[in-house]
Amino acid sequence: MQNLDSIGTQIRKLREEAEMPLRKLAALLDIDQSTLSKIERDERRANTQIIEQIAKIFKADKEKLLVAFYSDVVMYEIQDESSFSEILQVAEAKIEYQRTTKKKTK
Amino acid sequence: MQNLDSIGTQIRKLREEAEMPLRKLAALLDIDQSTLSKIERDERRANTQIIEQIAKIFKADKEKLLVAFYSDVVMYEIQDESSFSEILQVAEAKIEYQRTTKKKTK
DNA sequence: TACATTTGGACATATTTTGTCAAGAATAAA
DNA sequence: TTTATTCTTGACAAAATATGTCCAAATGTA
Repeated sequence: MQNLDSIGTQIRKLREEAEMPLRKLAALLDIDQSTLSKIERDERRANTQIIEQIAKIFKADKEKLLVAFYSDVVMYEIQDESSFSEILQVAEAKIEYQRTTKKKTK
Repeated sequence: MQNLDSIGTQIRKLREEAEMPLRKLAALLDIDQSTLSKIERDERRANTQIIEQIAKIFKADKEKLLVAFYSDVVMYEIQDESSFSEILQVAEAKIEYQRTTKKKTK
């Protein structure tokens, strides 16, 4: 089953399992410890660069972390919409369509 | 079947079906005509306020337009991710979970 | 040509995000 | 308790994005 923990919670769990202080992980990531604290509590957005580094540091599955990250992003965008389920369906269809027609990124 | 046209394309179609010049619709929406031109070509984001007004002006289904709008937003966020399908699944599960536990918006 | 409509680009302003700091709160150790 | 360590909070400026506006260029139509 998929992990429904937020990206922040997942980062915190990885860090605590490794018994690494927040301050030290922040230093490895080259960000302020207050920023990392906020990321772990989902008060600030992480970004893909940070996630990639974290995957390396803790030898975690990068793809799974990215799924957690982006699903959070999507969730925040549409959580208050009653038609959220249809929105996701249509988004998926649009992306699939895009791929079959091989649109280039301008 | 769902309408996979972008929100911009849908707005343009509604306007053209009503044979209303862009300039006039822009005036009704109280935005610059160049802004509307960009929205119709998906060069600028629409917003929910504009969409609600358009639904009223053309007596269109507001919910369907919102689905088009938000699915575009979601698509742009994750279109380059190989795991897009899983991301959407997880996002849906997160939103559903949130609703069963009735989290309040702070 | 003349006229109406749409598009493109430049620019200023506004809003949002990000980075940084320092002090306060919480936790653990002595 | 006192001290040390860790984490959180809030304030602030700087950077990055988004938005609003103007107007000339392009396109289309009579």
